[in-house]
Amino acid sequence: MPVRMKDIARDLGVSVVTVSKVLRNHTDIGEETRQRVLKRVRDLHFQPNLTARALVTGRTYTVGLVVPDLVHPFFAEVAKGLSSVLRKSGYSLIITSSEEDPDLEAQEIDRLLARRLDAIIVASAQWTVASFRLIEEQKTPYILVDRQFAGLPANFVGVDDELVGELATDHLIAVGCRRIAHIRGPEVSTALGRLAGYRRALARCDLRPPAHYVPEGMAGDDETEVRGRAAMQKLLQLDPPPDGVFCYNDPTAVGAMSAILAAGLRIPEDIAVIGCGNVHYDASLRVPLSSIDQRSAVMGEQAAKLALSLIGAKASAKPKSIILEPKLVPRASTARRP
Amino acid sequence: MPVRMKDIARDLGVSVVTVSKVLRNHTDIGEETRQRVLKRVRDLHFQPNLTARALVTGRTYTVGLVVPDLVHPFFAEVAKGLSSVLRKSGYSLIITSSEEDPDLEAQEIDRLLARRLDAIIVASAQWTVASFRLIEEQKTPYILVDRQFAGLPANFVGVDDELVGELATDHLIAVGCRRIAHIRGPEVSTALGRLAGYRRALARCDLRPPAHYVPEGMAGDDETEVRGRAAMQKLLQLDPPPDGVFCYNDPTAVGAMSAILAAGLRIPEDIAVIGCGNVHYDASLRVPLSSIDQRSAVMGEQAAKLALSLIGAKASAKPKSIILEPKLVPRASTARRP
DNA sequence: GGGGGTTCCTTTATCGTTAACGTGGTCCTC
DNA sequence: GAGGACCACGTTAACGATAAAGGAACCCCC
Repeated sequence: MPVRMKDIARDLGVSVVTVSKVLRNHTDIGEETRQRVLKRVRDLHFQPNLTARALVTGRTYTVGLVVPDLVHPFFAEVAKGLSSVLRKSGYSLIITSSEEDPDLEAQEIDRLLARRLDAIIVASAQWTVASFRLIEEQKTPYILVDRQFAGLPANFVGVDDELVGELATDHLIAVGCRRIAHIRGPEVSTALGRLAGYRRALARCDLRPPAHYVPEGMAGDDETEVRGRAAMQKLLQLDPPPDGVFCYNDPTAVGAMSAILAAGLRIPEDIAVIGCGNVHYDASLRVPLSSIDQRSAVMGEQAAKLALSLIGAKASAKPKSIILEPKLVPRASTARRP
Repeated sequence: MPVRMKDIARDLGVSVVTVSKVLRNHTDIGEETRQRVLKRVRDLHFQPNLTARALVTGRTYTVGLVVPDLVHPFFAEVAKGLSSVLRKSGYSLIITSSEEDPDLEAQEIDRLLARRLDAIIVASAQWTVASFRLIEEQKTPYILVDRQFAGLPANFVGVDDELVGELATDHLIAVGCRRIAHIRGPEVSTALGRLAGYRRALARCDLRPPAHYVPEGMAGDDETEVRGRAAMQKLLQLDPPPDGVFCYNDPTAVGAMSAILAAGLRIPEDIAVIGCGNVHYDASLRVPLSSIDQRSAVMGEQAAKLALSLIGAKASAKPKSIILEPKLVPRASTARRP
């Protein structure tokens, strides 16, 4: 049984409140009493029961994070950034994975709400905003990261995804590609934004690829690498095949590259490939992968800071959007053609 | 303000306890009352305040996980396995990273204890067992994963690390290597076990490599990839250089491979490389990396199951060890020499 | 018709902590 | 020496739920 304030109070012949005040650095406690309490606290290694404290203060000092996939390095890095900032303010982080399943995500959000967390941070895999209405009802501050929703005025931290698409596509153009395909992601804001950026970059240069250069129907529940491989195989059968591919994210690009190499083609000589995410193993791949850096760690840190400020604030002020600038990281997979 | 049982009770003209009992499926509530309560609960989307419940029941339905590095795919997969099992039993997971820093880890464990979690799972980066004595004092069940401590009888889930070392080394021998080096990890049980396995396998075959085939002093705070590269550079200067290297883990192996390739040597023709972890991108690397699978997801799942059983149990029974069997996954980096 | 069971709900106490307010001292001041 | 301003603490009542025990109403049965 852990020690309670009551025990310390009894031992020292003071009231529980005195102990409580010492622990919270109230100034209206005499120095001698303070020291006696602190000594006892140290000796017994006492720690106040945070669940009890949470009940009366309404603050749990806990933030929730919902990601589609814990193992995806991008989300892992976001989590790391979040965690490192929150830790310094005494917060803990509950992390749950939705496994890219909207229903599961809604369920997990419900559970987090029941825990009365101080804030919830979501990289959503949902189609609807129902869950977020629920969060709003409870008046729990929440922040979307990475993916946002049109028409949902919410706090958001992410990159400019259209710019991601443009940067990647412009880069492919710059290294000499002319038949540029795009392996797109699911129907979420990030994928749609990158697709839009891809189209805009092409339009600006008057490169109009045939529609099937963006293969559809690749959603499914497969892992992204598998999807990337399948989509690339489709692209390889086209005539003419593309000479450059911008992939929705790095796992997809890894899949695409394996399809290209398996077909006996060379990267980047036959087909250049660029992804997005700049995950840390990109440089060690069979062909080091060019990518667009999404600033994952910064994203986590910014989200944490925003969360802390929201927790402090009284009213729900106007939602804030923090848009980070993506950065091109060229590697061998798009090395300029000879 | 979220709805409370009190509100529902008032609306329906019953007592709070009645509502509470309905929600916990007690049988001594009439069907009609039950339905009225349930309807109201649904309509208001009521969820009991888990912090309040935790205070009185002493159960938080929360488990803590401390890992040295969230971004390391191995720990991410362990976390995923844990999370998926715990979710089904209504538990949430607080994940914290120690950043491989023993002091930080001790501090994080303290914080988790203050939260009165139902169980704590630790992949420890510590040198001493002081933190674990503290956990024991609070009578919180805890489980070590991956890394254990000699002389600390604790619940443990991990692989047989000596066997890891043997499997890897035997494999290198089997593909024809004779001068086998080992890039070791820090002074933790996993690294020591793998080193011991390496030595045992060599001894069995009467291959006695010179001492400097296991470079020392590579600890430091660098990232594992950097360490792997540095260690490999040292090995390459030896005369004769090794023709096979067993690396403590996959990130280390990635670093080692980059050093080998940078030196203009071929993998596996000049030097074969094997790692440990079998992280999911191994197959996509410059040279697909042979590895020893550590069963990371299974490790997480088993740890979760063990945790659940410990939470249910009254007394602290004898600590249980679950040792998983590692598995060789050969790839190109050790493809048999021509 | 009284003892004994059910059935269904209420009352009361409690969990460990904090917030709001109260209360004796002491010292100063006019 | 009455009034006020501190100081250093204590009392009491929450917070939102659960546990344990208590009772009212009804039925059954000899």
